[in-house]
Amino acid sequence: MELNDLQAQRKIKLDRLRESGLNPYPASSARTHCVAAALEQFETRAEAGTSLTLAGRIIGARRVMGKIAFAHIEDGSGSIQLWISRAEMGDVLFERFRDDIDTFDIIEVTGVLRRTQKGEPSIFAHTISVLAKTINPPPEKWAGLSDVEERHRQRYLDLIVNSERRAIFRARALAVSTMRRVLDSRGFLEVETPILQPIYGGAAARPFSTYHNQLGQSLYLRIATELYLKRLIVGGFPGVYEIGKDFRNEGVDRSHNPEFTMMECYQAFADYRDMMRLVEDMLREMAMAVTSSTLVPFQGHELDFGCDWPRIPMAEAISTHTGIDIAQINELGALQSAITAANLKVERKLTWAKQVDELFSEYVQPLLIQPTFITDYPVELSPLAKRKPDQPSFTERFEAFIVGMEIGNAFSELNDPFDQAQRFLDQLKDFAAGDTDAHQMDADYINALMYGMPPTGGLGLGIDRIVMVLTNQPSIREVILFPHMRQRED
RNA sequence: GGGCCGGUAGCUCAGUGGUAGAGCACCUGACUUUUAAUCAGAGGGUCGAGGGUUCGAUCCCCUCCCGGCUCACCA
Repeated sequence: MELNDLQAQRKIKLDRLRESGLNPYPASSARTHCVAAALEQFETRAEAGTSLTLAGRIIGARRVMGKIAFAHIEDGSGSIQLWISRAEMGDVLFERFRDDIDTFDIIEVTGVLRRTQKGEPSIFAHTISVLAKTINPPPEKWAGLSDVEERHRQRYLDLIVNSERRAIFRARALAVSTMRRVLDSRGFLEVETPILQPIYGGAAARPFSTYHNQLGQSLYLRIATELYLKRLIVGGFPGVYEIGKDFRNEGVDRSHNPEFTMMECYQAFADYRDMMRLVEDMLREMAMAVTSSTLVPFQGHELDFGCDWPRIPMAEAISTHTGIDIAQINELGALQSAITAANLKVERKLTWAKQVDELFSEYVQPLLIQPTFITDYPVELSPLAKRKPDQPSFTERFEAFIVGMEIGNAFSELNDPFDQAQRFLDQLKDFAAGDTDAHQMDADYINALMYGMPPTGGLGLGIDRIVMVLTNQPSIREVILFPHMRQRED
């Protein structure tokens, strides 16, 4: 292990501690209180003068004078000033603090609570010991660690130094627990389904591949939980959900990480309208839990989760923003002519449905700032959704958008096994034609549908993106503890 | 993948075709109420990597690596 100068300095101190017969990494701590508890009980304990033991990391500067010294320690619950006097501690302990204990070391302090002359609540120590000697030095005192790459690669350091970062991940946990509470209270059963799957499905995406050595079998990391969860609805559970990672072998950017956290839930005897109400209720509760308000600031916008979300059929949204009525123009050539006639600049696609989607992505989606449902997607784009009874080329489906990001996708689940089989066959044709995101045939899923699945509403929500919105973070990497980073050569 | 921007001390950043700079941190010394402690002094560099041009490259050119923004892709 090669050490730089600053690390070597600290190693010398570590060796000195050992030479004094001390263990710089003892097995346990004799802490009696967390800092928050000590501060809560400060006045009564200070008056009584009873001793207590606190432990934590030294943060900020140590202020060491000839016979007195100050520092702050932090333990995850709060921070408190440490106050040391040579007269009180004796030369040995005082000089150990001065010479062998550094900022960022994790230490244990026994003493009494007392205010300084300036009035700051402090622990006036009579003994001090090291719980964990640190080798790496802290970043700059004021600018801290700001390099984005280093913050993500060394998240542990980011969390130590930038306390607001810890608040974001607490908010994330709160958002997820709120989601879980809403689902549990409505009778959904939390389940776990395979991440390693012989056939991937449930979304349009490219998978990661892996291999099981003993079975000699190719496996995929799941891109969605959908098809397994619906098998459980067939199996008789009235409602199920799963919160877990999905994996998609696609580009990485501000709103995409190769692995991301998805919540999917399915409710028997419900449909996509029920799912819309569920989304509205869930996001309202999550916003309240995280921000204590239904009005959430995001990058200069104020998002309103307090009211029902607009429900706009996709055809209407496209018509409004481009003047093109896809309900009337239902053939690729005519659609592309209309696009040209309207002087719209979109990439040409190979099918009518994909051209519609392109038009939507380009001219509608970026405008969907406030929470909005876009409904009734073309059946070709929705191989797992039930057709609209009055409009069979469109489906009972919606996607949920906030600040131009898709945060959710839901539909009335297709339960006609013959229609489903035909949709899979159509997807296979797309795949053969070069659509790398097309679905695979899942014969076992068809077999499950042939045992009968009740009318079912299904929903998927992208948790990372929702957390971005609720915590006002512009990049998905800021809400993922360890976002994917390209490997460094070093 | 394309375009733009960046990578210099542990951290945050300046900088120049001619011996590499600052602040903080660290080290030594002084200091009995600090909280950006103060004062005095010292040390610390593969200037992302490789190649080229040049008498001489951290600087100019080329290639590559890593990141940020953006476009494309990913409905």
